[in-house]
Amino acid sequence: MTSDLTRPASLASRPRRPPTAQQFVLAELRRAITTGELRPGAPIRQDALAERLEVSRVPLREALKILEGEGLVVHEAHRGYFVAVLSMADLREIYRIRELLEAEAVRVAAAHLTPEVLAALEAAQDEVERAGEAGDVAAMAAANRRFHFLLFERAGMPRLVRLITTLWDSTDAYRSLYYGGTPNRERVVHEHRAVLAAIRDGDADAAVTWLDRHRAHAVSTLQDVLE
Amino acid sequence: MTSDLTRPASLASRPRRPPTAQQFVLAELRRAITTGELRPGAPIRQDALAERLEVSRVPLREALKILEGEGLVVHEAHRGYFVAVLSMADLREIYRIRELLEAEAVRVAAAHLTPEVLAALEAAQDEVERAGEAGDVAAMAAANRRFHFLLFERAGMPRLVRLITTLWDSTDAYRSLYYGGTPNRERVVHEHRAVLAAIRDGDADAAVTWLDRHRAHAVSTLQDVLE
DNA sequence: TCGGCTTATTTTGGATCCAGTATTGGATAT
DNA sequence: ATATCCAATACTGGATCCAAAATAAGCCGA
Repeated sequence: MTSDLTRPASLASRPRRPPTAQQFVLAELRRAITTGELRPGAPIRQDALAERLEVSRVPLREALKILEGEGLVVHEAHRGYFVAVLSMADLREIYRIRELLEAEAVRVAAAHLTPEVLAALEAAQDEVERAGEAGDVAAMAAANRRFHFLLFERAGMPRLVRLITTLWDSTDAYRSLYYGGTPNRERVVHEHRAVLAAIRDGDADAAVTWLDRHRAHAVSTLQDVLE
Repeated sequence: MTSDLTRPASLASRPRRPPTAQQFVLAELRRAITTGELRPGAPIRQDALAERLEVSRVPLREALKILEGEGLVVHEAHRGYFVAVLSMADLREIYRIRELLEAEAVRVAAAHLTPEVLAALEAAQDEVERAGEAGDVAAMAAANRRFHFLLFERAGMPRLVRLITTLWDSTDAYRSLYYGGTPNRERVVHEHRAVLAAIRDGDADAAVTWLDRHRAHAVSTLQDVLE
């Protein structure tokens, strides 16, 4: 290898503009949908969006196809794309599938656990708690995600992690409702600590049970909010 | 509505040309990949393929994005699409995820079973056996798929079924290796009968156990063939 | 005033065209 | 002969342009 002297030194300092327009659009759209900036059911006007993002409709449409595969948007021929709307039955199904897949991920991960990962998990949990106390909902959600996926990724099953990621994304717009109330935030902290303790003890079953409870609370809160 | 007199009468007789080019391309590509006509690892030259299918590259690229989401093809920026190559570890992971998801589907489906569905299952099984005896591998694979999905779909969990479908598709190119040998074909028939009997008895656990065994045999055969 | 039909507008789906990147083949130097 | 650099080529990613479908607006008649 002749090294990268030919490349501009400024490259490293560039603020991570993705190499293709469609990746940029994809990230932007995903953010807008999971944060609720684009509301469930809202039609997606390609022309307007493409203009706003300063790209043509081609990369936009390819990004939308990816999101359709992930269930974040739905498509009707000759009518266009819409942000996906989830019924309570849909949410329940998604959480049930998560239950199945995450149990596997955690069991496998627990078998390969190293002290470093445990430390990382504890650090993530600290962040969750700090953000919770500060009342920063967005930061708390982000730290929460890091906590769970640190664990999932230890399973060494990339497809499994991808499926779980997709399921999380597809309900993100709804989950933000959950983190609103303070009692729920406290419960999250408590449940995370229980999961962490179980993992530390090498008790995968207990960890799975706590995660199931964690999810069940989220579902029942969503039910209350949506009905 | 004033009826469709404006439309050509020949439409009904046309052999199901999908309403959009991209759906047509999608179906065609999926077929080519799952049958092994496009071999794992093969690069997908957009220009050539688009010309052969008599469409432009735009709908082709959108179809490829869908297939990428399903794991049938992989994409590298500025290098293009390639038919996905699965290692033994990949296959094992896919079959493990199938185990988790299909167990759920079968358990839920078993709870809602009706005599009509049972009859349909038996009919599908008859087809499997007939095709098996005739040595028609393609017909047997198709009937096999009908058999399993008749069951899965009874669960009334559309997302779950979609995930399972994707997982089946992603290994179809490899599975055809499995159906090659006669002893395997006989084993498939035997295992299906056991599943059917368990379902008939309302014994979901037994059905799940037999399906797991069914899959495990497929995996070990694949391992033998691939190594 | 209201319902149904026709026409205009909007919006998507698809085709063509252009620009930028990776690959390939060849020429040169060691 | 082999490795390296450079130019030509092939192919992808993206932009613009056109066609077809759906929606909205206007018109006519009852």
